[in-house]
Amino acid sequence: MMAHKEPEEIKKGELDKYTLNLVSQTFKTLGDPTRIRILHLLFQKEYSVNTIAKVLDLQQSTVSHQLRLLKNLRLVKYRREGTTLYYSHDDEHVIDILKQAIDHASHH
Amino acid sequence: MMAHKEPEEIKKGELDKYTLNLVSQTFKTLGDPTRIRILHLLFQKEYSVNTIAKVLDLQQSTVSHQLRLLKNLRLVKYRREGTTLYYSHDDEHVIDILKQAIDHASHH
DNA sequence: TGTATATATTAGCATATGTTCATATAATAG
DNA sequence: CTATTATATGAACATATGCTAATATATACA
Repeated sequence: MMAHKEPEEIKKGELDKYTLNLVSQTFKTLGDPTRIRILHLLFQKEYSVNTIAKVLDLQQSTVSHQLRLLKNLRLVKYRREGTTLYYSHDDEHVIDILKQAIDHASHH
Repeated sequence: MMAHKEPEEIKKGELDKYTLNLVSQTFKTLGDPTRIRILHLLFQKEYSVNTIAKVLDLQQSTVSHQLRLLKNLRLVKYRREGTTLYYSHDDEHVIDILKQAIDHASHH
């Protein structure tokens, strides 16, 4: 339950900094409608940047910016084919958590 | 998987607005270190506002503000005893998701 | 080389967010 | 009532965030 315990200052049962940062950053990244829509689109299969933009009615720049955030957190990866980059999800666990949340929220 | 489908404009497999808002708002709320620390503290049992502030080394005002956010999203509830309010978590599913994320993140 | 297409990047702006300080409210004891 | 304790609230501030417009980069191809 608690790993990476450098002998720093860890209070009774408190989360260590590393875990706290990673968890909050991950949730913060999931806490935006645009990024959720992108990840939701990538549930089934990979999509190019332009296709994502068209399907979700977003600007190419917007999609690119958000994909960079998602890529920094290793939530998506990409594959190149010519000038086209095909993005797909890259963290089964986070995707699973997102699916749970969507499922929970959509049941009213 | 998709409920509350008012016959509005729902594209192929896209999330409806209600679900999208609820999910993103929930994740956004979980995306802050202070709120995670508070919720993590409430994993086991209820705590008063002042106790939370002392244990987590936060100002009373900060804790109160964040608890209000959490309460608005029904993530916590409280019980009054005199002038003291004892807060506890109020959404098993979200707590479970938070636990999963912490567990996943702490395993390095 | 030059052109076309796909994507990335930078800067700017408006809005959102989290904390602090000061103050207000609520409940209890005397 | 007054005083005390616990909590909530409002304003102000600094910082973070997300989008857009413009531009840059990269790959492919003639």
